[in-house]
Amino acid sequence: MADRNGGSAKPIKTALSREDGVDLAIIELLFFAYRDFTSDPDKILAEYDFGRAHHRVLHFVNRMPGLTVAELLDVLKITKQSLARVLKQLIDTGHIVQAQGPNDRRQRQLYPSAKGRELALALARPQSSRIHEALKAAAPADRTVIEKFLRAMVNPELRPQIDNLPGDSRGI
Amino acid sequence: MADRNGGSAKPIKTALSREDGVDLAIIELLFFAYRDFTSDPDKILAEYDFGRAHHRVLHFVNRMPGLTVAELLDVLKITKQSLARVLKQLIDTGHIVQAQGPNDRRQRQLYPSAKGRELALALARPQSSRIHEALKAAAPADRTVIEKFLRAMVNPELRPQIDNLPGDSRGI
DNA sequence: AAAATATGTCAACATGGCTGACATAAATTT
DNA sequence: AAATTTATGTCAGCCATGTTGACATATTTT
Repeated sequence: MADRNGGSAKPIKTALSREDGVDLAIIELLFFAYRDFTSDPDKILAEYDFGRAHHRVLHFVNRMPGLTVAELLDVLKITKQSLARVLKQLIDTGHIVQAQGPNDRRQRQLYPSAKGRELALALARPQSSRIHEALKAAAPADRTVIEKFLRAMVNPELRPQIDNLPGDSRGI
Repeated sequence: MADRNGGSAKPIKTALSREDGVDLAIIELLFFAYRDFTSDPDKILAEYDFGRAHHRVLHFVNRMPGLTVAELLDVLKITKQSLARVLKQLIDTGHIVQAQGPNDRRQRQLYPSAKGRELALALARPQSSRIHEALKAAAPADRTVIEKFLRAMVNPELRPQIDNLPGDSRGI
């Protein structure tokens, strides 16, 4: 009678499906899509003994050259101790260079070197190709739909941060 | 003259932008969207001392009740040693139950218990709500566009696996 | 002069991947 | 019937990347 946890509870044989009022289709598509999306740069990174954490740092330093350590932490939402490990390696290998803040000399501004810019591009290219392939079947207007959806999936308070990244039409 | 790595290379001050022929907009949107998308269940999982790995296992056992260990490994693309750790905990806590394979008695078929089904639903609900919110501004036809795009982002050889999941219109 | 801020660093810990090696039971092949 | 292959489990150790807490230094602000 006692429903002990160790005891074997009754197995449910019916599959969880959309009747349960949950958007399983898009939940799973996001999982599989993101997994494969990140697998492209992972292969390149392995050659450099870098990981996904290095990729993120390198990417945003390339996108916002001169950003401070505090600003980078705010974008990545990780602790400074986590950042320190990978940032040090990127600096030691000459992919990122530091400069003292012009107004506040406590700050460290981060810039990519030519080498760092090249690697960031090499990492972005296969991801971009995958996106380009995925959009081939889509109408031109569909891109807007997809961008709007993905932006709406982000926590509202973080959307301005995305909009302020340079170079594409979102921020304009 | 020597361009030693330790030496400070010249900083690049211009931002990487779409002129570089790379789809930075969608690359970044996927990063931010996925990060926030996974943060919803993470909060619930922490109460159970579970992590994202438990979530994935629990999800697919609920979606494909009776699947074998080998089939689960093929969906998740992890090693059996990685799976073993989290699967054992889910069995010990009574979220998943095992049954001997009916034809091949070496196999272990995995089923959710009522408890496991409830937790899977509780984890899916906030993700589903986020998706629902994000689709509010979209036209009904836009859902198809988004699903097609995400499906096309998945490696081609894995798409049949997604299509064969039960309960939604993709597989039909 | 004192307090707050930006950054760096040391130490310890958790999660969730990985590889390699080996054990068992059951099915398949010879 | 014996040998081999297969499905699963398990032990041990390694690595990457996140965490918390504590403390040091330089610089700016009050």
